[in-house]
Amino acid sequence: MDERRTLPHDHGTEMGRLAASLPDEVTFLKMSDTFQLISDSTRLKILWLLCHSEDCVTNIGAALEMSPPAVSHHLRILKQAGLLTSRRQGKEMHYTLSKTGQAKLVHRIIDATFELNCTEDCYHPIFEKL
Amino acid sequence: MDERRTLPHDHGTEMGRLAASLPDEVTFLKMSDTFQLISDSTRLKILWLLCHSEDCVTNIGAALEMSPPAVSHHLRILKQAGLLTSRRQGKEMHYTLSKTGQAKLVHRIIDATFELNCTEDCYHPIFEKL
DNA sequence: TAAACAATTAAACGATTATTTAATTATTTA
DNA sequence: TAAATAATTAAATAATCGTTTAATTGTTTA
Repeated sequence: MDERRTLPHDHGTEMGRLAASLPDEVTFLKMSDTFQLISDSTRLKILWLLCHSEDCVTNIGAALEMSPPAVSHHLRILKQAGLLTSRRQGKEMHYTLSKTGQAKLVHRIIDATFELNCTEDCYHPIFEKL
Repeated sequence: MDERRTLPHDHGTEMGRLAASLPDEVTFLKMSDTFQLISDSTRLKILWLLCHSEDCVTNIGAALEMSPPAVSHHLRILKQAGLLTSRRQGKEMHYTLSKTGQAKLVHRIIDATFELNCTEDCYHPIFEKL
């Protein structure tokens, strides 16, 4: 049996075949949720820092010139998503990147994205590095 | 002269050096804006389809079981961002992926992300493919 | 135990966003 | 030219989101 649902128009494209083999809803939601985590510039900065270091909320806030509640808010989002882990060190809470596959994916994307400093046309050279 | 601004706490991490070499605001905004485009599951589906085909709004809507205005809304966002191009074909408007570096970056990320069907642990194998 | 420091939580606010319904514009064809 | 098809736009709604201020919790130290 042919899974293909015929589309309203036939333009001789691959669209019909593609539509029939579209990944399921849950997969798209998982992936878009992951991308949503790095769609905020503050979170991207936090991840850029924590991909290569571990530190406390105060230092992260100082590095980004942001208030403790604002930093804490994003750390919470990233931790709840499984991208960060935290450990208490005295009065401080130290955060760093998780070691999960999802975290590694994000790490890799960030590394590839920022390897060049993205001044002029910030996208093409980045793409080459991916 | 040392660009490093001393952080409130010293935990012997790389954080101080990282903070001093943080890419500028505009770079982070450009990149987070790009990720924002693929942070919505509907747009991710549209891009998944248009990375490998070109077709009209009606067919895209049929493939995703979405209303024409909803599809049009997202096509407009993606086109305005430079990720899609369109050409009129009679009554229809055909969309496909742009050939810019930014579009290629997104294409590459999507390809790498969806190469495996992401059932069990959908992240690790994807990462390997990047 | 009291004070100081670190971090989180709660409430409030403004801003953005995705979808729906209805109306409108553009193009083709009968 | 009138009707039909395709796509966009507009207005409205509901939902989400990021930041701020203020209050609270947790930990250490004087």
